[in-house]
Amino acid sequence: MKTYTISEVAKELNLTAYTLRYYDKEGLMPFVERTASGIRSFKESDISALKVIECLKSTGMPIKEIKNFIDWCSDGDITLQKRYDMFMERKAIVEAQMEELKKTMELIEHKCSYYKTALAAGTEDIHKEDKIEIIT
Amino acid sequence: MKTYTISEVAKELNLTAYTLRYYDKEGLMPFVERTASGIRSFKESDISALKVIECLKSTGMPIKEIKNFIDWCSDGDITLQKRYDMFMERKAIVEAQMEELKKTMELIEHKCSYYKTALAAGTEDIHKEDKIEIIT
DNA sequence: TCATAATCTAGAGTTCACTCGAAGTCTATC
DNA sequence: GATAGACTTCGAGTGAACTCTAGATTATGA
Repeated sequence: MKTYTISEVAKELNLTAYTLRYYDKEGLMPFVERTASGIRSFKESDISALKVIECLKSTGMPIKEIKNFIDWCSDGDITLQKRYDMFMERKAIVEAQMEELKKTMELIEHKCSYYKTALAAGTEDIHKEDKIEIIT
Repeated sequence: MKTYTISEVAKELNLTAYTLRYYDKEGLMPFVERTASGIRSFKESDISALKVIECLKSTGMPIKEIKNFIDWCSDGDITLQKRYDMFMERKAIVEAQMEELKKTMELIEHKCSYYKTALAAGTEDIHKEDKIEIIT
């Protein structure tokens, strides 16, 4: 079975080896095995697990909470409900983030057209009369 | 014209007064006026500007870059192009974030259904044979 | 009027997530 | 067997964005 070194994994996941060692130190990678001489040896399944960790991180979950999840995984079937609940909660969070991002996008697009008009007019003053103009 | 105190604005924007003072210290609020005794007095337009700042912040823009934008605003029409370019760039960034979030959502939804199945079976082992099962 | 609450500044402290340096060990190649 | 380069740990350092404290001043309500 093919295994990977820390820098190979780092490259694959667009992280640094420093970051992976930091994750390990924080307890996010208890599953990664070592060679007889102590060097980390990553399996494909470890890389998949790290992708899940990256996914959780991208939802804004702090590392300590991700560690809880990893611990639950080690605890086996007894924690299945907790893990399910956690992902359902994350789902709701991501849905909220999508809503937020949509609002952000609306404001940004508004600003884009605001500045486009201003640029065409050569001055921002074109928007100063927004409230009294009848035809814009 | 109605004005607001720092804590009223903080409440409205879901920030703390500390945070607003920090933004001020970092140069994000040069437009906010003071009373004769030095107390900040926020206008409606200041709150709108702060909402734009919050919007930029939510796209991941660091405070120092937001400050650049605020400085450009003070510099007037000469910086219109810069400001337009900046918002267009932000738009591309938000589009990328939306894509990312969609991928995140997919993985999370996959995990939700994974754990739902596992819960129904009472064990995660139900997924161990994923690759050899013909009918799932 | 006077107590309480809110404001101010300056600067120190906190948290998070890395990021790096030092010093040593392992491994692949010549 | 030597050397270069990647790996190890431990612990310190960094940067961003707050967050709070202290001490002074100002505003508000009974």
